[in-house]
This record gives sequence, structure tokens and C-alpha cells, in this order.
Amino acid sequence: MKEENIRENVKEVFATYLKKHQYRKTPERFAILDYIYSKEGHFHFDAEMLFAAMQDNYRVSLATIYNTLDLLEDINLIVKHKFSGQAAHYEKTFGSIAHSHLVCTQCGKVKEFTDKKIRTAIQAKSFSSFDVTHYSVYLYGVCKACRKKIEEQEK
Amino acid sequence: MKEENIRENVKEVFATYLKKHQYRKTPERFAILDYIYSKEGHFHFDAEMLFAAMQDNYRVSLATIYNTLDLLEDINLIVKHKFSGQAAHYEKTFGSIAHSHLVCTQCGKVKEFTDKKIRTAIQAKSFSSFDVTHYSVYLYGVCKACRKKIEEQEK
DNA sequence: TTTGTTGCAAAACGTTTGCAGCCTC
DNA sequence: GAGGCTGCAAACGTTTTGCAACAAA
Repeated sequence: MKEENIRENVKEVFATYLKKHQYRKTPERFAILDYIYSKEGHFHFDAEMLFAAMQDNYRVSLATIYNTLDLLEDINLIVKHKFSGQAAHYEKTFGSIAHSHLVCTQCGKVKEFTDKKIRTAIQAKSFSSFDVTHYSVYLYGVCKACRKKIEEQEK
Repeated sequence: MKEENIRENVKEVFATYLKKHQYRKTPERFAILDYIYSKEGHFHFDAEMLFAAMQDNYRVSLATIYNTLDLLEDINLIVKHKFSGQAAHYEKTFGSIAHSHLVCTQCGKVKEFTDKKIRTAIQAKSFSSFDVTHYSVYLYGVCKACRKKIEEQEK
């Protein structure tokens, strides 16, 4: 699916969800969704970043951002990650391939990678008493830059 | 390795680490480590629980607990999990088989499971510019109990 | 003796909540 | 017009920090 279509499609998904639950279609909610899906690639963000970045386009309060992120998480239009840092990170899911994360325990940087074997192994798994909607894989370790720093320190 | 040996072994690992970095071997630090490794199976805990539970044996402040948990995380004697809830959860790693987590997005309950295919697929992966030390797999979804509740609500 | 570590309390941080006014339905 | 939603600020729970007293090396 093309980027453009996705951007429209997720709006529909959100609208349908809101209608079903008799929640209201407010401009704030759609502004937030659209901002997130206007970004290409694996756009990682937290609530504060979104708040700051959106000031230019459409002004919304932090409380509303949190509220809306919760709704979007409910319908799996975004995923919430809790890496080791303080703030929760979010990323859009629709139209993106399931991927895993490399998290550097030294500097906290996060990189994505995809691996077919991992994806297949996880998707093959099923449970009688649990309906899986999505998943996250985190590999922790030390990135090249931090490895170098450590080696230099040890000299 | 027997449980008893593990309990002794991790103390050595910790002691070696402390010595290497010229940190001090305080009774508080070893009391915390030993308490964690005195529990059998996949012992999940957060800082507050540990603080409360340890009062009987050896009194330590919350600040020291956080300090020590950080050190133990550094040497991978424990893993830190950040589920969607509030407080970070920890669990011991030494002597336990790598496992994945099922997280219910409704009630927040966490169950463990092991899957050889997933384990193999992840362990087979290697990176030229990243040294993996450990990993976490989370499958999100809805557990049986919550599924029932939702179905009843929809009637 | 030196200096890292502790306990305590206060501060910091991300997130949630209460409330008055607003705007969708 | 009714009631959900917003922005604001205050409150919350977890984690970190500053500091004086303490204790490991």
C-alpha cells in the first residue's frame, strides 16, 4: 500500500473505532494521528516530543496527547515501548513490517532490524488461552561506538 | 547447576565485578543479591516489593535498592522489564532458561513461556556492529479471563 | 585516613486526574 | 442542550539526588 493510502486509511480506522465506542471525532485526535502518520519510516517518539513538534501545526495539550495515544494503542495503530529510559516510546504500526529492536545499554540508542526467522518463529506460536495481537523483540547489548569507548577507557 | 551453587556463584560474580571497578563490598549489596537469588523459579519483583520484603532480614533503604539493582543489571545478573504499568519489574537471569513473556493489555498480567524456535532464531542472529548480551520477547494480547469479560460486555 | 556508600528527605520526572469551559453530537 | 473532551494546573507514583553520617579499604 502506498504511503498516501495508509495515511487516509488509518483515519478511517480511527473514525470507525470512535463511532463504535461513541467517542467523539475531535480535531485534536485526528491532528495527532495524522502527524504521526505523516512521518516516513520507523518514526519513534515520546509524548513530550510529539507535544513540542506539534505546536507549529495544531496546538494540543499534553493531557490530550496522552489520551489520544491510549486510544491509538487500543486499536494497535501505534505500539508503546518501554525501553530502559524514563519516557515511553511509541511508533506507528500500520504499513510497517514487524521488526525487532537493538537497544544499547550504554547510550540507550535504538536500532531496528528485521529477521525472517524470528518473525516466523513468533508468528507460528499460538496459545489456547491467549489471543496475541502484536509483539516486541528487544536485543540488548553494546553498540560499536560504546564498545570503542569502553576499550579506550580500559587502556 | 544446582540452586545452591548458583546462589554462591552469583555472589562471586558480583564480588569480582565490584573489585574490578573498585566499588565496595557492602553488606547491603550482598543482602539484596542474595535475597533475589534465594527465590526459586522466575521471581518477578519491583523495587518497592523488594524493599518491603527485605525489611525482615536486612534493612536497606529504597535508594540503596535502586543503586544495587542498577549494578546487578550492569552485569546481567538481573533483567529489567518495563511493561506498560508503572513500576519497572526485575527478574533474575542466572541459571534460568531464556524465556518469552505474554502480556495481557487489559489486566497487565504477565506469563512466561519458552519456545525453542524463537530462542534458536534469536540466538542465531549476530551483528557486526553490536554485541548482544541478552534479549526480551513480549507477546501482547488478551488473556482468557479478559476475553470473557469483553464478550460479556458486548452482549 | 580516605572516599565510596548509606539512609533520609526533598526533588525530579513522566503520567494521570479534577475541574471549568468548550464543542461534538 | 447534554455530556464527552479539552487545556490547565495540581496531584500522583516511581526514581533520582543532595547531604551528613558512616564504614570499607
